[in-house]
Amino acid sequence: MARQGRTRKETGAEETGATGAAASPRPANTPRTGRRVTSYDVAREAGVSQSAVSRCFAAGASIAPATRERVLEVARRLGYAPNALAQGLISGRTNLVALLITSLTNRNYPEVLAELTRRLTDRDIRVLLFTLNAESEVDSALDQLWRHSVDGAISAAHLSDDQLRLFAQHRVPLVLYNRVADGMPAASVSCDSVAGERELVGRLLAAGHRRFGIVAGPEDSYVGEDRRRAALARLEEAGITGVPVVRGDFSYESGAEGLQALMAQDGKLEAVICVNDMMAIGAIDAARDRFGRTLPDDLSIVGFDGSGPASWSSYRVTSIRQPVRRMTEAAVSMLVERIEDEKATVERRLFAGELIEGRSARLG
Amino acid sequence: MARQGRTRKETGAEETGATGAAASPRPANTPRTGRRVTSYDVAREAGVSQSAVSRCFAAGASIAPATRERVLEVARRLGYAPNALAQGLISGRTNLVALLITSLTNRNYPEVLAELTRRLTDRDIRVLLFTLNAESEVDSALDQLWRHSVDGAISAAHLSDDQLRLFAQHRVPLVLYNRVADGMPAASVSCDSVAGERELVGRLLAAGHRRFGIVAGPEDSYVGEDRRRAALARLEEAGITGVPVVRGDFSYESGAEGLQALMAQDGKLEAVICVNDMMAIGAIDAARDRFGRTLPDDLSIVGFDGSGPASWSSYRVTSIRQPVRRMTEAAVSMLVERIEDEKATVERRLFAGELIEGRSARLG
DNA sequence: TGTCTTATTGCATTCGAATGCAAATGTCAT
DNA sequence: ATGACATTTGCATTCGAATGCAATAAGACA
Repeated sequence: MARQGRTRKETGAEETGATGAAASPRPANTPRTGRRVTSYDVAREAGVSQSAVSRCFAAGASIAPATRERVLEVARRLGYAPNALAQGLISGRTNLVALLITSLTNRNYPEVLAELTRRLTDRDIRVLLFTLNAESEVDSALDQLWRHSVDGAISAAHLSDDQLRLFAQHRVPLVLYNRVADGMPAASVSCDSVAGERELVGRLLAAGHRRFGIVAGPEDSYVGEDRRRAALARLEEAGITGVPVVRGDFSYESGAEGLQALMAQDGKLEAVICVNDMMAIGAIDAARDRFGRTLPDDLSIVGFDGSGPASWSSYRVTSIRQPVRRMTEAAVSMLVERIEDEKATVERRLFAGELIEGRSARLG
Repeated sequence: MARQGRTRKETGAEETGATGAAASPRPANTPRTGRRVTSYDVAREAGVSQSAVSRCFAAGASIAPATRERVLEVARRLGYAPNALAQGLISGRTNLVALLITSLTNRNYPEVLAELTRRLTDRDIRVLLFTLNAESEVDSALDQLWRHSVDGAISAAHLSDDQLRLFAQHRVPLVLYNRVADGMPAASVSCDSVAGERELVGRLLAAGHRRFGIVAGPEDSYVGEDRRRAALARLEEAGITGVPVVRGDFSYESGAEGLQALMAQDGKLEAVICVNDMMAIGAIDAARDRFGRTLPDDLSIVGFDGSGPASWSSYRVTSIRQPVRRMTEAAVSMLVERIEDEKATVERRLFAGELIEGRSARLG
C-alpha cells in the first residue's frame, strides 16, 4: 500500500497549507479511477479516524456536530457512501428482504409486487427478488436467501413445511402472503377466501341459479383449493351436489378452456364460479365468443380477487376484491416488526374481501 | 432438525476435551442456535484449514478430490453455505444485478420483469429490484446501487445523462431496456418504434383512413415520444397535418379519456393511434361504451407493444408486438458480457416488432 | 536412494465498516 | 485550582471468505 504511506505523510504537512497538492494527486482527466472510495479515504481527507467517519453515518452515534458536518462534506465531495456488504457483514443487518413470488402471480397481480417493494423501499429496505416458475426453484432460492443473510422474507409462493422450518432454523422472519401454512405456525396475511366465496355463492343462489360449474385452480394452490372447497360447501348447504369442477392454472386461456369444458358437460349451465378473476375473464370471453351467450342474462360468471382488467368495461367481473393495499401494508409492517423484535408474536391476519357487483352475474 | 443438535454435541466433545465445553454451550433442544455456520466451523469439523474449505466451493481451485468430497459432506451435514456478503467484500463480485423499472411499466408489462429475473437467475445472478413511482426516486435507488456494489444493472426506467455518467464513474455496466440515451453512449436493447409505427400508420392510410387522432404518452417517455413522432411524420408524408394529439399516461383509464377527448375535438374521427396497447384497450372500451362504435367498421384503433390483454378476444388489438423474450434475452446476455469483459463494446440492439393484425382496425 | 516436479495444503493478509474500551479533551462546581 | 463528570475521539478487533505465497507431501525419474 504505497498510496497510504504517501498521503499519510502529506496529511501531516497539509495542516498548515499544503492541502492543494495532497488533495488532487490524480490526473484531472481520469474520472474517479481505481477502487471505490472507502471510509478510510474520507477519514484521511477529513483528518479524522475511520471510526469517526463511521459514526457520522450512524444515527445517534457519539460525534461532535462540527466534526460530523466536516466529515459529511468531505464524504459528499469524494462521493462516498458506506459499503453495504461490509456493513452487513459486521453488523448482521443487511436491510435486505427477499420477495418470493411465482411468475404467474406476478403476471396476474403485478400490483402486489409493486406495492410490496414500494412499502419496503419507503422503510429503507431493499428487495431481493425471486420469481419462481416451478416448485423446484424454491430450494435454490432459499439457498440464496441464507447466503445473502437477508433480514426477512415475504413469500407469495407456496412453501413446504420443511421449507418453513428452514426459515425458523436460519432465524429469518417470514411472512406468507395469501397463503397459510398447513401444520406450522407462520405469520401470514391473507384474504378470507371462505367468507368471500360463501357470500358470492350465496348471492348466486339467492338469484335462483341452480346449475353450477366451477373452474378451480391447480391442486397445489392454497387459495385456489380454499375457494373451491368453500364454494362446494356452500352449494351443498343449499342441497346442490354433483357440481362439475374443472381445473385451470389461473390464466386467461385456462379460464376460456374451463368454460368450454363445463359447457360440454352441461349445456344448460346457469352459473360458473371461477376461483380467480383472470380465469373469469377468459370464461366470459369464451361464453360470448364460442357460445354466443350474453352476460348476465344467459349465464352468470363470477371471479375472485379483483385484478386490474376485471373492472374494465368489457368485463365488469362480479367478484370479491382483495384489499391489496391494506394487505401489502400489513405484510410489510408485520415483517418489519418481526425483524426488529425477534420474539414478536406470530400472527395470522385475515382480511375480508369486498363484493364487487359487476355485470357478469345476476345476484340475488 | 433435532439431528443436527444431537450429533454436534458428540463431535464437539471428542476433539480434545477442553474445546468441547466451548463448542456446545447451548441446550440441546434449541435447533441451530447462536451464529451461523462459517467456513471455520466446517474446517474444524473436517480437520482442514479454512482456506481448504473455501477452495472446495470455488470452481477450479487447487484441492484434492478426496478432501473436497469430505469437506463438502461435512458442509452439507452442518448446513453450511458461503456467506455472500463476505464473498462479495473480498472478491469484488456480488453476483447481484439491479433492475430498475417503473411501477407503471411493471403493471402494464409484468412479463418483462419476470423474463428478466428468470434469465438472470438462470445465470446464477440475483436480482435487486427497484420499482420506481416517480422520477425523483431514481437518485436514491442509484445511491443504493453503489452501496450494494452490484455487478451490473438493467434499467427500464428513464435515466438522465448525469445519472448515466454515474454508472460509468462507478464502473457499473448498464443496459437500457426500451430506452436509449440521448447524448451518452449506453448499451441498450429496444424495439424499433419508428419502423413499427410507420408500418402501422402506413397500413391505416392504405385502408383509406384520413381523419386521425393520436393518444400519446407523457412527455418524458422516450418510447412514447418516439412513436408519436413517427406516427406524425408518416401522416405528414401522406399530406395529413393538424392531427389532434392528446396525452395519456399509458394506463387503461387514460386511453379511455384520451379517446373521449379526441372525439370531442373531431366527432368524425376515423382512426385512433394509441402509443401503447393498454391505452388502446381503454380507447376501444370507451369507443364502444361511450360512443356506441363498432370496431373496426365505425372506427379503427391501433396500439403498440403487444401486452397480454391485447390478444384477448374482446379486444384483439391491431398492434406491433415487441419480441419480449428475445429482447430480455438480449439485455441479459449483453449485460453479462459487459460484466465479464470490462471493455466489451457498447452496443445498441434494435429489434423489429411484429405486426399483429387483430380486429380493432381496418388495414389496407 | 536422491533430486526434481507437481499437486495439496496452510498461513497470513485482505476487503470495509462497526464498536467496546480507554484516552483525551472540555465543562462545571466547589 | 482541583476533582467530578460528560463529551469526543482513536485504537484495535471483529465479521467471513478469498488468495498469494511458502511449506509440505507425493510421485517421477535417473
